[in-house]
Amino acid sequence: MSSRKKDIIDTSIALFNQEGCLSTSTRHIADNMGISVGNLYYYFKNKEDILVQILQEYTHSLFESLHAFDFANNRQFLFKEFLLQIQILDAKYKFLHTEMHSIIVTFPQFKLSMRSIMNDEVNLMRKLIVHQIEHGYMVELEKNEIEHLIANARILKLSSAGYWNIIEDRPQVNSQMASLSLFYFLHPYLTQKAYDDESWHQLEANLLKEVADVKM
Amino acid sequence: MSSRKKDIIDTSIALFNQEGCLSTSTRHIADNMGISVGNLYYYFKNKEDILVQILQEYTHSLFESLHAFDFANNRQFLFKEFLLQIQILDAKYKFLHTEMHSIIVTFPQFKLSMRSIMNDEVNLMRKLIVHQIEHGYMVELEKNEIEHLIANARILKLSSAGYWNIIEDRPQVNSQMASLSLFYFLHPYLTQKAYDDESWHQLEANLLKEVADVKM
Amino acid sequence: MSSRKKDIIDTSIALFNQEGCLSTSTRHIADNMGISVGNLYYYFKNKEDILVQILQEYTHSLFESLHAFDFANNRQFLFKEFLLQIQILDAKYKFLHTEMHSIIVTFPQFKLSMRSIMNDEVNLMRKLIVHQIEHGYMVELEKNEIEHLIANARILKLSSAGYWNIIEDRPQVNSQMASLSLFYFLHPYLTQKAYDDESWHQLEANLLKEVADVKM
Amino acid sequence: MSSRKKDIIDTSIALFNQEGCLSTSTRHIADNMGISVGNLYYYFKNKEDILVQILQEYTHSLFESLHAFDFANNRQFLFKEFLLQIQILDAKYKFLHTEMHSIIVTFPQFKLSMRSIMNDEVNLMRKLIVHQIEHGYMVELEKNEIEHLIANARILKLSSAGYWNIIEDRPQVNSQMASLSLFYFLHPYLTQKAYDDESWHQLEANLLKEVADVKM
DNA sequence: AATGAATGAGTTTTCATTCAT
DNA sequence: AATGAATGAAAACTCATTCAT
Repeated sequence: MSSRKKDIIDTSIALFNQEGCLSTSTRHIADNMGISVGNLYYYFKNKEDILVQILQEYTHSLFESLHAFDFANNRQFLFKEFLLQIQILDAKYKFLHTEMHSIIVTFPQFKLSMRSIMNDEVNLMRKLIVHQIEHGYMVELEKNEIEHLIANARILKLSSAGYWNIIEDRPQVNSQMASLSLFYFLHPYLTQKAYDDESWHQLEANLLKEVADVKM
Repeated sequence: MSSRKKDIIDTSIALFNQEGCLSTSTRHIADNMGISVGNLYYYFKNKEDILVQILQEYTHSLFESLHAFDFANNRQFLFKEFLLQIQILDAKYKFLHTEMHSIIVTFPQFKLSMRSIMNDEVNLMRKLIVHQIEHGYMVELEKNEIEHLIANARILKLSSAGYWNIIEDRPQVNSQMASLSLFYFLHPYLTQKAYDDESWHQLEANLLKEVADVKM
Repeated sequence: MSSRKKDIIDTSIALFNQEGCLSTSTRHIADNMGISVGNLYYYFKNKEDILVQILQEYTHSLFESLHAFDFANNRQFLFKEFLLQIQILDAKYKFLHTEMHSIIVTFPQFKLSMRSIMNDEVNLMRKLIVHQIEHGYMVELEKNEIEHLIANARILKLSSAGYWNIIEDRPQVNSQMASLSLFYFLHPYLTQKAYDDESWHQLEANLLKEVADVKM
Repeated sequence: MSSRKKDIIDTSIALFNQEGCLSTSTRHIADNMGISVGNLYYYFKNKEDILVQILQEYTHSLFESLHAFDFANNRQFLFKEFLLQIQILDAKYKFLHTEMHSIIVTFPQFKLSMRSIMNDEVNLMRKLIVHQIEHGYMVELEKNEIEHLIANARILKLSSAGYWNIIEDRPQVNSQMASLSLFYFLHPYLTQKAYDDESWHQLEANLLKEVADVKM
């Protein structure tokens, strides 16, 4: 990908997160980069095209970072790493989640892309959960329960930040609050073996400390 | 409220749910009702005004139905009722949740109304949870845990339907799936006394049956 | 005239002066009076009709107050009285002068009414000037000079207030400044006999005192 | 400035003068030029922007032509030149004066620009008057009298044309009548030395002749 | 590759006026 | 006399997209 094209994507992501995807005009993006609108349309055939390619980038990053887990040869407690990886991505592509429904209505093509990506994510999460159950880090769950656990986990990871931002305007705290919410959500599904793993306690301690620091 | 005004609100809700709030123009609403745009603006001073009044209606319905619980004189297991009530409302005002972030960026006044309503909702949910713990239907929880439980419950009740709609296009099932998700989410926090309450099993049975029926 | 009709005219004048004639909608007038728009249109066939009737009222007041002068049997210095009378009227119907051109373009019928009234005014002023020259209060002037003196006097009396309002936002002072401007404008045309008349000095003294009072 | 932008300004001035600034819509301007409204908004961010830039152009022209006077090294009778320069400009930007008050109510930003320009103009006129008194072309005047002379001169130069246009529909004559009004207004303030200057008589003769020519 | 002028269809909003009651 | 709901035409403004250069 040409660096100009990459720049457009990065600027778009930044502006979409700040001011909303639907409220950000193509002219606004171009102005922000100091290039012409025409040039933007040289690289992308329309605004939806930018969105679709952002989505592709998101997917790519997601699976790149998660494939590293190598479930087959790994017997470890993987949740901490998993949560961390995901949190970074979701923060970067925030608007994809918070504005998803508005975007879908406006750009019909986008829905299909989104759906296929979400199915991949679900499969990956299922694999992780099954793996963690097998190795005794999570409690036994029925098939049904697993599916809804995945659904809930996915929703929470996407929407928590948005929720806390409406409750109160504290960007720094809210990001941590969102992580803590997810953390507490998983609690009941973990076994004693998971609690004994030091990485889990580390994560909790860090999150609580950060929230406390900012609140002071 | 005049019936014309009520009609405008109802039509707006329907169109906002179907085609998105931001994609639905005031002209679209008026055309759909067979009235002139000018007439619409006779009842509402602008589009945001429609939204704010929808929000008020939503709040009113929410608290009307929930105040019936009468926590002080009630020792019963209330979750089933609570979930049912909420589910109906959230289905009707779906767009308020799925498009919330896009709406907030476009209509700044709306954010303030939304925030105040959410705080009221949070307080009510806290009251319910504390009540259910006191009467032995929920497990003991620390203050921190309660706050995040509320956050997670609220997010899930708002976003579940949206999630399932992206996974698959089955409007009828998805509404039930969303309820099931919330149902499973609450599982770990309930005591044996709650499970023993027949209303809980009824709810689960109904939901599973409905999903199964449609899926066939 | 019915009192309701009179009320509409009075309210319109007040609002037109405060917020501009073109910026004041018929609904705004009706709301301000607590009556319905329909009722307003019962008394006036359209907005222009209100304007034309305001103009008639203005003319009526103007000639009512000026006919009292009785030029034929009066040998006195009349300028002071004349200026005072006119100043009161022009303050009340301010918008008629400051917005005249915009109104004329928007309401073509209005221009004709305005023209005929202005001709009447010009005739009256000519009569006054000729009278004052005859009785030695004003210097001798050629026909041409009289016509332009009238023109200038009329323009200044109409536009002075507007000028001072743009220079600085001091409503109370500006009204006096406008009168002073007119006062100084007339200076060179007055004879010693006029200066000797005490009413003239009184007027100057009053105006200067009022300006000084407010400025402190 | 791009020629398209200049065209928009020129067309706007022409239409504003002919049909009134408030009665001329942006679409009307665009149609008149054979361009799209969107294109107009490419050059100006809104209608007020057009107005403000017209005002800037007016100011620029005004001071460009008046700075040529070079008061410091000039001992001449400057009124004739001054009046001529100003007359040309005021004719071109007529609507700025005749519709000023309506415009100010509608475009609040415009008032501030207008005020600052008027203050500059007043300063320039004060300089001119003081200069002419010093060199014996005008009679001695007190500070107060000078300020009101400026006010009156400014008002008359702006509003005379409007006045005569209401009295009678003779565009060509009216422009001259307006100049004559101003001419006669200044009469009493000029010294014999000024009258002896041939340029003054020339001006009067020309104006009278032009009026007479057209009237025949 | 890049520009930036231009378009057209759309949006929200305003308002004088009408009219059934 | 009076209401107030309803209209239609117009206003200002936006924006994704195109295209000659």
